[in-house]
Amino acid sequence: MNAAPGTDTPSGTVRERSTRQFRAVRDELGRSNDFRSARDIHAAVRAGGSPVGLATVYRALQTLVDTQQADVLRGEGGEARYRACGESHHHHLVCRSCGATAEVSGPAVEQWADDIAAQHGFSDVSHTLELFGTCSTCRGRTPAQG
Amino acid sequence: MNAAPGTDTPSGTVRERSTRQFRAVRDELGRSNDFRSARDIHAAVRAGGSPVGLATVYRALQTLVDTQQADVLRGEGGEARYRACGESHHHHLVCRSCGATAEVSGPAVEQWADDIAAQHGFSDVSHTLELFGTCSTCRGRTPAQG
DNA sequence: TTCCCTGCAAAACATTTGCAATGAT
DNA sequence: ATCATTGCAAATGTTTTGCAGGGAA
Repeated sequence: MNAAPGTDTPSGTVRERSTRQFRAVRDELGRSNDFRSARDIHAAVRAGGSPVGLATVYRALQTLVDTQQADVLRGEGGEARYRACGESHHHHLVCRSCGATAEVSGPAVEQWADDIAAQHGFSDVSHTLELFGTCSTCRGRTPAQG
Repeated sequence: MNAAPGTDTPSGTVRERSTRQFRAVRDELGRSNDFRSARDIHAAVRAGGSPVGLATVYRALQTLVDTQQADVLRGEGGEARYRACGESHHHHLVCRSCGATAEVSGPAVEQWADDIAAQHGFSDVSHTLELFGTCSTCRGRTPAQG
C-alpha cells in the first residue's frame, strides 16, 4: 500500500504476449482522448463485442500505465481514470454542474512546473492539473433548492 | 457517483452542535499545513487523548470540506487527504521515492487558471495541481534491484 | 427533555490477488 | 508443449451508512 514506486519488482508489468483482451483495452482507450474510469472502459470493450473480465481490464490498464502508454488521474470520487498517451499534454476544465469538459493547453504552466521542480532539485517531474468551475450555460440554473 | 456539487442538498452538512470529537478533529487538522489522510488524523487525535471513532473523523472532515474549512485532495493511491483552509493557496511537490513534500506557491498558475476559465465562460473556478518528481537525495539510490 | 452527533460494525465501492484453465508463441 | 494471461471470486483498503445511546442546547 502506498509503497514508493521503484521499491517493487519491475518484472511482471512487461507484457510478453499479445492477447485479444489486452488489445481491446488499448484500442478502446485510444478511441477517446478523455480520461475514463476502468469500469467505463470495461463496459465499452464489452459493448464492442469482446468479453473481458474487469480484473483483466485493470491489469491491462496498469500495464499501459507502467509502460507509459497511458496516463492515470484520480477523479474527485477517488476512482482512477485513464487516458491514452501520445498526444500533446493538456489539461481539462470541467463544469461542476453539467460535466462538460474543455481541453486547455498551458505551455506556461508546463514551463512553470518544470522550473519549480528544478529549483527544488527534483527530476523526472510530472504533474496533474484539473480545473473545476461552472460553465455559462449552467450559471442561470437553480444552484440550490434549500 | 461523480455527482456534480450543488446537486445534493446543502442541509445535513451544517453542524449545529459543538462536540469534543469535532473540535479535536478540527484542531488536529489545523496543527499541520500538510495534507493528511483520514486514518492519519484519526490516529493523531486518538494519540492526543481523545477517543474518537473513525467514522466520526470522516464525518467531521466531510463537514469541514462542505463548509469550506478544509481542502481535500486525492493521493496517488486514491485515498483522500485533508488540509485546513485559511492559509495562502499553494501546491505541493512530492518526491516519488521518499515522499518528501515541498510547498510551492504559483501566482502565475493561479492567474493562468483564472484566465483560462474566464476565456471559456466558466465562473467560480477552483483547481487542483500536484507535482511529482524525484528529489536530489533519492536520485543516487538504486531505483531497482531486479 | 429533545434531538444532533457519536460509535460500532456492516455495507458499499474501487482495486488487487490466488489459482486453475486458456491460448499465444 | 510451455507458460504468460485470463477470469472468477475472494480479499483488501477506503469511505459511507444504519441504528441505538449519549451529550449539547
